[in-house]
Amino acid sequence: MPPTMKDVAREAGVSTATVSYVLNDKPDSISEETRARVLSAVARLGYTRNITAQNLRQQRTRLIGFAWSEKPRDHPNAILDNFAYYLTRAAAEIGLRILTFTYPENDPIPVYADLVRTRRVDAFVVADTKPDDERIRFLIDSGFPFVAFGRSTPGWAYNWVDTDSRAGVAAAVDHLLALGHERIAMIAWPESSLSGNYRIEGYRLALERAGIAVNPRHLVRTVHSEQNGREAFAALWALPAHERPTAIVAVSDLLAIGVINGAREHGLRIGADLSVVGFDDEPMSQYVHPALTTLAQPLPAIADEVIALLDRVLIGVTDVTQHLVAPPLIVRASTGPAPVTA
Amino acid sequence: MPPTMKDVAREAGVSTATVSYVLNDKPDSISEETRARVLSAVARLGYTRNITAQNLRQQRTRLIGFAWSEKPRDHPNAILDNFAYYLTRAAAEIGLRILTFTYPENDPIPVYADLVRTRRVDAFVVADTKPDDERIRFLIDSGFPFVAFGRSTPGWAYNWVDTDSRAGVAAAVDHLLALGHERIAMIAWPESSLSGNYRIEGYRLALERAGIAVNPRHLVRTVHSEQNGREAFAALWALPAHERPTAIVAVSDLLAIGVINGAREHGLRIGADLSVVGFDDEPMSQYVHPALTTLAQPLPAIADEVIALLDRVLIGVTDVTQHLVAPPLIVRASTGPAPVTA
DNA sequence: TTGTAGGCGTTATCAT
DNA sequence: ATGATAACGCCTACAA
Repeated sequence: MPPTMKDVAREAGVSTATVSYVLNDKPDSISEETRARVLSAVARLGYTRNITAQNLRQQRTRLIGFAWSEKPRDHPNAILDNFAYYLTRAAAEIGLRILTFTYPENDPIPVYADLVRTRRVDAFVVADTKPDDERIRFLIDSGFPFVAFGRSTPGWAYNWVDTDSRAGVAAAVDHLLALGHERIAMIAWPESSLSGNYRIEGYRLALERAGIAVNPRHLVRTVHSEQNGREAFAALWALPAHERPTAIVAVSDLLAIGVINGAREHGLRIGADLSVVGFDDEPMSQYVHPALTTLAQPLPAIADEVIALLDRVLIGVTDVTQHLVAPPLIVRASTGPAPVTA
Repeated sequence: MPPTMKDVAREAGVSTATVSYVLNDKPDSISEETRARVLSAVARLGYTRNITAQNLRQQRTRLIGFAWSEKPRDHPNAILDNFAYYLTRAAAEIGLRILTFTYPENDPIPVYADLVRTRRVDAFVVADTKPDDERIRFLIDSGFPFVAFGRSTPGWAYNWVDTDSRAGVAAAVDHLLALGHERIAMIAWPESSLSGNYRIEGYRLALERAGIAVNPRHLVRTVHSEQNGREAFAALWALPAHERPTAIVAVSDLLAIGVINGAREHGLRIGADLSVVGFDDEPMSQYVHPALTTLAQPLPAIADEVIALLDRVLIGVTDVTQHLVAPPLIVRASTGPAPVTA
């Protein structure tokens, strides 16, 4: 129904090959006059190439697969959702589109494999990575192009871009040290979480740099939830007075808000009696009370980097690039000078 | 490189037509024996059909376009992002994939038109609709298939599913009435916002049903932002004592949180001195203090409905369906009994 | 500089 | 019940 190249060729009185050459800007081969005739025919007919035909011919789709895990969405987790937006926007800049899909948390491979076998996409952007990530292993093994947002097992050779959690948390701790805090605690995830561990590294690093020994009781590991943030706070607050932290860094805004909510129940003034830092900069974190100091995920930058790498990969470049982007520290009201020791 | 139908045909000793018949389950035409031979050849070669070729042949893509506006993402607006997830999941159930893209707020048509002309997608799901929405008009005019999440100009004949804001707000007001509140204020968006107006309708409806006259000073219109929520609260609180509201319903969680933050500065206890209701159930709203009573966007249900309609549209059904889904009221700590009049 | 023609991998029509 | 074969719309040797 819509015009095809054949229609344009007839209209312009040339062959379809000529039309194709004009449309693809084949270097010095078409006379100015012919080119003009073709272009005017294209305009007259309102012709646009059928991308499916182009794709079949060129053996590609210009589509990049991006997936969400099907885990329950009861926690705020704006990061991945936001990333999808930035990724979509960045991809468009180089003529790529994002095809979204979802996968079961415990069995991700079939849907990835299907997309590969049917040649539905040219490549993937893998996010929400974990150590020993099956998807990454599968893609490496099958030699299918992809770039990841996030690290997996250290040593695996694949292209990734990730938030520099270590540097981020170190900056947060430096900020607290500068405010005079000395008893700084950290609430992290279980040991199986790679990014949680990188964040702990940043914590240790900054303290060591300042010549402060890490108090093992100041490091609490717990599962991601607001309730667990409250409980972690309670545990820290139950320490003997001389060990009680004056500041707490959490690996996520959600845990930080749990801490704040727990501290409120104890009558503490956040930003004065206790300083709290989160991680992620969830959209609402600027509006909670008090506004949360946190490390912002640099999503637009990461999306741009991922797409840049993808572009190279699709061209056929094979050397591996791994890159960290530092999250900016957003200082708000939840951190303040260390309280004067009683 | 990967096996084609021709390879399978050779392997099974049949024609490509036969392979195609088997794969497409053509009714009673293939002998059991041939079918088995073909299937075993398919398995042996690990063959999967090339979807691009299939698409070219069948003149379709099995792709649905879904877009975000490129407006700045400084507010929490989890709704659209979340919807993208649920839509993706629902689409997969009927073999459709979502292709995402972004469009400039003030000039959306070119990117939609391009996707149409290149036959990149079979249909669109249009979200974030507004009155007199250009995109909807364009799609109606061009006869291109789509379903919308959200209403536009009343009277336009197209398929949509939307949150029943009117019923939602009415339920919120009923909840407040049952708690003994009589001076209930509403903070809404400017008149240009259709959904804001539907929410006001629900507000009026519930009050009228209860025989309470609407005090015009209890209806404040303002632009979506936390700061404006604070200011709207301040304006309401500046009313003479006998007109001061004991409860405020906001058109969004963001405005509601602004109200809460404003009220805190005035020393009010939310849920006691003042009850507050939001709308959307942003992911963080359950964790702010006090936890926010709000109306939850029924996104999974809407996504399912949208996909169901889309399925009909793609089959060629032309009658228009328009459907509202009621948002459940989530009662939390920000609403409580009306304060005893001093 | 331009045209001819083959092929990308399917599906569908028409024979047999 | 199965097989030839012609599209689907485009790109690209190769020829002219």
